[in-house]
Amino acid sequence: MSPETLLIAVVGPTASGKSELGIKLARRLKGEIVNCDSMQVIRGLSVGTAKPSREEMQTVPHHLYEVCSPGEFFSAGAYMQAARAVCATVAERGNVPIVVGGTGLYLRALLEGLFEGPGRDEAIRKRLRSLADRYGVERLYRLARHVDPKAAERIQPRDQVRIVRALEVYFVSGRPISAWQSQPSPLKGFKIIKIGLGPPRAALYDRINRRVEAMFSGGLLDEIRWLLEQGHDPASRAFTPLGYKQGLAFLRAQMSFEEAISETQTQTRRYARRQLIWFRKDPEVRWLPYFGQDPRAEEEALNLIQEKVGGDAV
RNA sequence: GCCGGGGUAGCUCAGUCGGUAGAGCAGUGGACUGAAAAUCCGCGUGUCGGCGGUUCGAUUCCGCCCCCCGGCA
Repeated sequence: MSPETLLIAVVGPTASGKSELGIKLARRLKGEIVNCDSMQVIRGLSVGTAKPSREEMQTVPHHLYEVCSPGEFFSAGAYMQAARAVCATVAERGNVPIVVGGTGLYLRALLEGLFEGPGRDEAIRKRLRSLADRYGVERLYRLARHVDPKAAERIQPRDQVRIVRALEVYFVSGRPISAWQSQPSPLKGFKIIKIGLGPPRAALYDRINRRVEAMFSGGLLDEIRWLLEQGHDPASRAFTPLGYKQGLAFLRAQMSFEEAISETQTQTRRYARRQLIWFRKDPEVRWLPYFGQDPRAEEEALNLIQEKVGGDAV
């Protein structure tokens, strides 16, 4: 492979048309799509996670969709490994990896790397969780503050996810998480361009609302029934993507169809907002104020790419 | 038409024994290093339905009017 292969990342909030733009770019640039969405990695959950359709996946190669089963734990670390491997093989083929997805942490893990400390440890998490259940999150936070005051300072006292992680690192490695952090290993060998899709907020929300409705009448409920048949617990990770819990509540007559839809719409809008907040902070993202379906998105993205590579690749 | 109940933040409502008002939701800003579609934190001025009256002062009391929801016709 050439010293610096191009790598394109298409980011943005949910429903902004990242997948569509990714495919268009892939066709123009001999690209292959690399998923960067923490929910689209899950096998069988397609409607509810807005996975690209089978037809779309056939037009250009798609990687890292359907790689873990519902209920199984995936992680930023697992993603980093898998995605780096895929990007390398795509580049070896002489093609351009086009990383598409809205999971900011995964993109960071892929491009910037994670600190080299220990990964997830189920046994320790289980113990920490039971501690939290018995004595409350506050108790865990006090423990974290005791073993690692520096890290605790940057964690909200009720933020159980981060408290558990900090304690996990400490108990597994014997070193506080604050001693590990800021030692990432960035991805090397790629010339990276990040393209962000940022259509007007009102239009985006409108589209989210319509997409959720379409999911509820377009197969989401079947996927939920399938999950139940497979024996997945409603409290498990399989029901994490937005809409699955709400759809289940409807199937169990705990919520009306309209309520289930409107709650999912609300949650999805908030999710989109959080994604925007995350990506906005990244100064490398070049923003386009369109949906990915808009022809101008493709056109201007190609311009940005050309600018980046110096005009010889497009 | 009559009798009740109600009109206060985008929505649902609380409240002010007269000193221009506050919750939840929505929205919005932010944090984020192996759960990330997760998890957590911050942000509340609006002719208090309209017009008059009483009062130093009215969203609050009084009168009239308008609108909504029940019930009776």
